Amino acid sequence: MSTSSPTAPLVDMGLSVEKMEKVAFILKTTAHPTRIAVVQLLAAHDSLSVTDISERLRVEQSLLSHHLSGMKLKGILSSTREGKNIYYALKMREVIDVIQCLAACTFL
Amino acid sequence: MSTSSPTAPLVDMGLSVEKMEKVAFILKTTAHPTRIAVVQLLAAHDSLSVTDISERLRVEQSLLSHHLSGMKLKGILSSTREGKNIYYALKMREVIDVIQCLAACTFL
DNA sequence: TGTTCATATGAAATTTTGTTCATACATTTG
DNA sequence: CAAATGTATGAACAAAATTTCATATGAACA
Repeated sequence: MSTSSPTAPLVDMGLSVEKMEKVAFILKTTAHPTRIAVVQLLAAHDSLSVTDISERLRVEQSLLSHHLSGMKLKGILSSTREGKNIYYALKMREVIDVIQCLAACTFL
Repeated sequence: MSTSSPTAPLVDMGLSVEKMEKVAFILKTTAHPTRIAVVQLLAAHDSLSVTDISERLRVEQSLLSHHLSGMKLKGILSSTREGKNIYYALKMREVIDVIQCLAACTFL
């Protein structure tokens, strides 16, 4: 009947609660078609400017910028300025594998 | 949702836009600490009742039920009734790998 | 049948995300 | 310096996703 308890031993599995939160955090940061496309693009290109990405993906500048800075903030991408341009690159390459894992699913 | 654009050649990468949407869909369905914990639990236990999960994870019945039925709806879990209980099991086992991918990251 | 246990469901209240739009900032170039 | 180009930012708004709460449903059992 009682569902909650004040303090508790919690789960015992491989992943700690903290780690699960972090994993969830990364997954959430990736879980969006545009952002997946960005990862795919940067998996193949090493580094691209915002305009490059914007054109290839046909996503409006400002919106893309929001996506990119979010991903950067969360450690998935990195960026460096080069003149007028800012180049983004994949920092956390593990997300490629994550996407590959699922992309390989036959039923998708 | 969706990346607005009238008609367009779009990206050329391995993943089609459609597939990216599906991958995003699964990622979003997984991207939550409680749901990750559920996957972990079911990765180790084959099949558990709602009460089992609820107690181990210390998540309130109704809330958990919402999570579980969502995951079932999206094809990640399956469920079967057995008397009063309903047992959930991991259907799309690929999500285990996805989580493992990230959990392995040292920097997390 | 009436009660209890296990689980689902749905509506409302929140919280979080995603999008748009206007505008600011930095760098190069004339 | 002014104009142009590339990118960021922030506020307002829209659309989801999450949580809570009250209640329903189904199975077992006295």
